[in-house]
Amino acid sequence: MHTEFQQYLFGQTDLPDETIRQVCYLAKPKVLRRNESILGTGEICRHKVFVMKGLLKTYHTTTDGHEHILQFSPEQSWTLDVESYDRQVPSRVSIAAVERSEILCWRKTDFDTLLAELPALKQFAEQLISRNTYYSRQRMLTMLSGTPEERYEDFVQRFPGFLSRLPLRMIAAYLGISLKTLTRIRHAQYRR
Amino acid sequence: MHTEFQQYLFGQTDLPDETIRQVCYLAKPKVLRRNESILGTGEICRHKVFVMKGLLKTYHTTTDGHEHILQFSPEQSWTLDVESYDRQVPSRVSIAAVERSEILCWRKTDFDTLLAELPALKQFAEQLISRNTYYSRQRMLTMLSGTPEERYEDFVQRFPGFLSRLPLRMIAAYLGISLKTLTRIRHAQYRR
DNA sequence: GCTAAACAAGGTCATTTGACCATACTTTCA
DNA sequence: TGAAAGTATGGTCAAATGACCTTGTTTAGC
Repeated sequence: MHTEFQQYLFGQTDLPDETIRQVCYLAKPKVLRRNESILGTGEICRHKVFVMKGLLKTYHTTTDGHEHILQFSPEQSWTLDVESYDRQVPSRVSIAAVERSEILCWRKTDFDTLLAELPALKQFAEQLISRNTYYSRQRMLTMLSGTPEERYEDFVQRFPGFLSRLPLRMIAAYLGISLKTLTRIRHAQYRR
Repeated sequence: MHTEFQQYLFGQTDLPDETIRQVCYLAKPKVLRRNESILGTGEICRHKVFVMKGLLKTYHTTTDGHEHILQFSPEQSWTLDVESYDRQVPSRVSIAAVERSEILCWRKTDFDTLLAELPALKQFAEQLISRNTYYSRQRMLTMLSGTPEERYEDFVQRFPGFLSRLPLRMIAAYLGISLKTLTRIRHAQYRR
């Protein structure tokens, strides 16, 4: 059961099989339809989520209806709203499936127990946090210094697989540009 | 000695006096002149830094000479290039003093030892990482969804003290807008 | 398989933004 | 104190960008 996750942990950590089974045991699988939400603005993020198949987005919708995307979470990655999860306060972002997805959920209390009991898991979690920090910084730098075209190029290079799975308007919402600007960039590149 | 730092730890953590002294013991104080650098692009970040007095900036300069600021670090805060420090690889950013500053430096090996020996310190460090993550997300969201004026307003509200200590061009470099745009915003607000 | 919704792309136009230049003022430090 | 560097502001202009609308195409889900 949860083969994708077991393989993931096996490949990424040194955890013994027995421990991996222990982690799996507390996970609840769930299937999400396209556009189905797992966390809405104002709700409290009560679960840690691992994506086995599919693609999720973490986003925020402004009062005038514009959507802005903070993160895409493809298969073999984790997602949650950190602030809401850690402090159990209402979330300012939403999380939903971009396409049909299969996920695993852990209740916070359960996962906290696992982290406390399994130093190797804790260490792995810290690694993930670090990587996340590095990428956030890099993305901020790109936002500050790159033109829309450079940001798009960076996105394509960094996430080659996403281009074909995401509607362009979501890529625009991730890059912080309008759909119009994105199509202009693509048109200009096509002509080269 | 290092009174500012002792008071900081005393106020922010439950560490006993003896432990605080232990942490202080390994710190090397340093005075930075205005514009003096403590980390240049390509160098390896070998120290963890606490700012007792003054103000530092973490920034990147693009090939065409534009400066982009990732972070300001005022008194009572920490600074380093995470990626370079953690993995001891060349840094892609620089850190320098905006104004005359007094800092404390710990060698990475020394601080790692402290973290390993003092669970309470480790826990505090994790708290700082969390806060940093929350703010990064928030800032990214503001970058994605806010107009330059909204970003400026947000900055002023969040860091009221910085306005008078920083040249406007650095604020522009932090907000990702040109100095021209920033002065336009301020001019418009002044007329209201 | 069909229908309704979602989507990409193009046109037009007003607005925003940045690049470049000049100027006046302020700060630094020798 | 005085020269030099740094700084804020303004003018002008071209380019980039977004808002709004239309059209043709694709996709999802019954």
